[in-house]
Amino acid sequence: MDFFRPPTSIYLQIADLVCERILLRAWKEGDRIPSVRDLAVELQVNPNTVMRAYAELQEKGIISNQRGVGYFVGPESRAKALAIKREEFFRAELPRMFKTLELLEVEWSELTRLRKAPETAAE
Amino acid sequence: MDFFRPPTSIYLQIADLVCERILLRAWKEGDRIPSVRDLAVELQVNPNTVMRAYAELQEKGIISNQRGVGYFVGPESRAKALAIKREEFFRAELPRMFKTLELLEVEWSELTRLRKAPETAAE
Amino acid sequence: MDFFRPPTSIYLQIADLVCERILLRAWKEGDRIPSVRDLAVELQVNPNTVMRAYAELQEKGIISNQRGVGYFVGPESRAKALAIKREEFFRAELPRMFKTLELLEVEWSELTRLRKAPETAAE
Amino acid sequence: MDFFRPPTSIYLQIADLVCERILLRAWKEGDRIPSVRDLAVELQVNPNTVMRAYAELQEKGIISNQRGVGYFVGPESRAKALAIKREEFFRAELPRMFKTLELLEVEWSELTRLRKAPETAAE
DNA sequence: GTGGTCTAGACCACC
DNA sequence: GTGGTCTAGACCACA
Repeated sequence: MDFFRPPTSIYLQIADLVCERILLRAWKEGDRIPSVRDLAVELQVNPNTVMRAYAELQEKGIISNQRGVGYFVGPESRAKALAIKREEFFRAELPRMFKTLELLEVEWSELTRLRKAPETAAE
Repeated sequence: MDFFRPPTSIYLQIADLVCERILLRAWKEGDRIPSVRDLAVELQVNPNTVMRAYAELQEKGIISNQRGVGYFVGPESRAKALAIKREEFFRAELPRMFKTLELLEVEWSELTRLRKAPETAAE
Repeated sequence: MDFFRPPTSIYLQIADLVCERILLRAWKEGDRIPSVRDLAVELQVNPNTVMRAYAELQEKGIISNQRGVGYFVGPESRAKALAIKREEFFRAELPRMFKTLELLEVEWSELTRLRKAPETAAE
Repeated sequence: MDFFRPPTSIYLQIADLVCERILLRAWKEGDRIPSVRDLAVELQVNPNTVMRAYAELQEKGIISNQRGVGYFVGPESRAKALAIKREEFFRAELPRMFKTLELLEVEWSELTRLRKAPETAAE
C-alpha cells in the first residue's frame, strides 16, 4: 500500500541490515563485523557502497573502527541502534500505518486481537 | 533485504493510486476516471503502463470499461477495493509490522496510546 | 615545524575552503555556492570529491541544499562554522603551537609585541 | 589552499625530526646520531632520503660528518638549530597563525589565559 | 590483509 | 541544469 514511495538507497539498506543484525543480537557488542570487501562480495555490491553504509553507522556511534583491523560493534551499540530506529519508526512509519488503517477502515480491536494470534508460541 | 529490487512495478503502483482515490471517495461510484492517455501524461509514464493498471483493476471488478467512452467507477467498487486491499494488508503488511514492533521492542500499549493522539510524538 | 603530520584529505581541504569563504563573508547567508560540478572543474578535482565535502558541511548544518537547484549558505551558517572551527583550533592547533613555542624557546612577550607590529593598518 | 601538495618533502621532514631531537636535548652536543642506514630502516624510507636530510643539516652546520665514523651533533648545534627554526617560525608559521586568529575571532587575551593553563579547554 | 581516499564515468530523479 | 547514487578500479597508510 505504498504509493510511489521511492526505494531507499542501497547503502542505507545495508546500514539497516547491519542494524537489524545488531538488534537481533546476531552481532554482539565487541564483535568484529565483516570487512568492507567481504560484505561487498557477499551482497554483490561495490565496496564503496558498503564503505558508505559503515561510515553512516560509525557517525551515529553504532559501529567503530580500528585502522587496518576492521569495524567493530561498539559498547552500547544495540541501545543506540534501538533508539535511532525507534525514533525513525515513530516519526515516519507509524503515521503512514495509521493512515493506511484509516483508509482501509481497520478497527484497532482487530489488530489487538490478531496481535497474539498468529504466533502464540513465539519467544 | 535484497538489493536492486524496484519496490513494486509501476503499473501496480498506479493501480494502487486509483484504489486510494476510490477509497478516499475522491472518485465516487459512477464517476468517469481519467482517460488512459490523460493519466499517462499526468504521471509521466507510458500509456501502456496505465492501460495495464486499468486492465488489472477491471479484472478485479473495481473499475469497468465502456468502449469508446472511458473507464468508470462501478457499483460496489469501493467495497471491492476495500476487501482486496484489506486482504493484502492483513496478509503482507501487518506481519511485517509485528516483526518490526518486536525488533524495536515497542509495547502495544504505546501504540494504543499514540493511536488517538498522533502528532504528539513520544520518545 | 610539523613532524610527519599527515596531509589532510582533499575533500576536507575543500570543506575548509568553503568554511573560510563563509567566515570571510565572501559567501553570505542565503547565497548559492558553486555547483558540485563547477567547483570540481575550478579545483581540478573529481565531482565526487566536492560532493563529499558538501555532504560533510551539510551534515554540520553549515550549508543546505535544494534538489535540482544547488547548495546554499544557510541561516546562522557563519556562526556555526565559527563555533566548529574554533573548537578545532583550541583542541588541536593551539596545543601544537604551544609545544612549538616551548621547543623554540619563544617568549610570550615576543608574540604579544609582534601581534600588533606587522600589520598595524589592518582592518 | 592548493591540492595534491605533499605537506613537505620527506627529506625535509626527516631533517626537522633530527632538529627536534636536538632541541629537546635528546641528542646532545658531541653525540653520534643514528647512521643513515639505521635511521632509514627505522623510518621505513630509502637511505638516500635520509642521506639528503643529513646533507641539508650538515650544510646548515647543525650536524657534522666524520668519514667512516658517522654523523655527530656539533658544538653550538642546538643554538644553530634554534636560530634557524625560530626564523622559519617567525617568517612562515606565525603570520599564518595570526591570520587564523583573526578569521576565528579569537581574542589575544583568551590565548594568554590558556597559555599557562592548558588542558583546561575552554569554549 | 584492513580501511580510506580519489578518479572516471555512468545513470537516475528533480526542476 | 542540479544533486544523488553506484560502479570499477586505482593507490595509499597502517598493521
